[in-house]
Amino acid sequence: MVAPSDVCSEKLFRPEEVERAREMVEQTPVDPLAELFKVLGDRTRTGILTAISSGELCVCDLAELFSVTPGAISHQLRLLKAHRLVKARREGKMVFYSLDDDHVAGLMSMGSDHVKEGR
Amino acid sequence: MVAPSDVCSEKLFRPEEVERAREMVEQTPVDPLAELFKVLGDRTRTGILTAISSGELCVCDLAELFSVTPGAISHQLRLLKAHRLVKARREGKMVFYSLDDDHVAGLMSMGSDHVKEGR
DNA sequence: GGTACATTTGAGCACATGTTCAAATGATGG
DNA sequence: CCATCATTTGAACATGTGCTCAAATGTACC
Repeated sequence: MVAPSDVCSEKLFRPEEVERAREMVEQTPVDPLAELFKVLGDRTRTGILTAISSGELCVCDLAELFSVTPGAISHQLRLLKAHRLVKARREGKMVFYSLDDDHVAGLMSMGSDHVKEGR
Repeated sequence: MVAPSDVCSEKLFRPEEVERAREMVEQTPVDPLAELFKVLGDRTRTGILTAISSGELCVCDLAELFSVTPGAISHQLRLLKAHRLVKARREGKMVFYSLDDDHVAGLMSMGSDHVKEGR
């Protein structure tokens, strides 16, 4: 809990720019956006999205692929699904997951461009 | 440490699809990608990027804007800078930060579309 | 040099997060 | 109904993470 209304000395504080920025922040879904990126910000989840980008896979395929337990995969898939990044299709005992949204591939692709650009 | 080479029963294991997925994963910078998204996945950092998207701001402006200490902002800016998301410009005692890369705005925008699409 | 102020850095701490294991649920086929 | 297998769910735990505070660094101006 802080109320830093005097972080800078008053002379150097520029209210106009800060106010403009504040409006920018207010009309942007900052929290949901951070939530979304947080979901994407895990190697297992990024790996899952990459893996199923070329076709659906079931939970145990993914567990095998990333050397973790089915439980771990299931936990992550639940998160991904809650954020509408993947969708499930049941076939008998198995459940197949695939990408849910075109934005996902776009985000991954744009992110890849950024990290590759840094050499 | 797990070696789950037998997560599924052998009959239901489909080597071709998994192998295809594995190649997909291998030729994708999964870890750096996850790192990038992890950096974006925090409300303060997403807020900073949004705030400076309309023009540079100094550390104490940002601290004021988000009601945290300059120290906290500085820590986050260091992270953002390490991932080439922001760049710094010194002017006297103050340091102004602005977006470093066009990809950043693109990612934010695409992410916004996704979260807004969910109603 | 010395003071003032903005920023950075480091230590410490409260809290979130990803994993595993084990138990529960769902579905198929005797 | 019972057995089997895939998945899901819950509890527990080790590890990360983001914040604050305090000290250090950098810059300007006297």
